[in-house]
Amino acid sequence: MNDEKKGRFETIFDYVRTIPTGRVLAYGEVGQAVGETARTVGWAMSLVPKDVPWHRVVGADGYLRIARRATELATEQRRRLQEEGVILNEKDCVLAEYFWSQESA
DNA sequence: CTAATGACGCTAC
DNA sequence: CGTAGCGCCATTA
Repeated sequence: MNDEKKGRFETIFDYVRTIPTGRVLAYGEVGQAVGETARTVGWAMSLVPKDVPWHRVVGADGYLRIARRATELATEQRRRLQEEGVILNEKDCVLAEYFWSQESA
C-alpha cells in the first residue's frame, strides 16, 4: 500500500470517485478541490483507471473538452452520462444543474 | 536540466 | 462563433 509515489493522480482519482451518479464536474473544479490545476487533472484523466468515473468530468463550461482530442470517447462519455440520468445539449453540453457541489447536498 | 506534450481555462481577435 | 495564443502544472523523452 502507500504507493503515493505514483504521483498526484491518486488525489484526483479519489475525488472523482466521490462524484455521485447523475452529477458532473469540471477539470478546474476537481483540480481546485484537490489543490491542483486543470492541466494536472486533465493529465491524470488520461491515465485514470477504470474504477474512476472519468466520464463525469467535463469542461468548465459544461462541454466535453475531450471531443476536441477524441470525438469517439466523447460519444461514449455522452452515452454513459445519459444512462446515469444526465441530459446533454445538442452540442454535447451538460446543463449547469448537473454540476455537483459538495455544499449543494 | 531543457524541450515537448497534454482529456484545461481564459482572453483576444 | 471559430481559431489562436498564453498561462499553469505534471509527466516523459
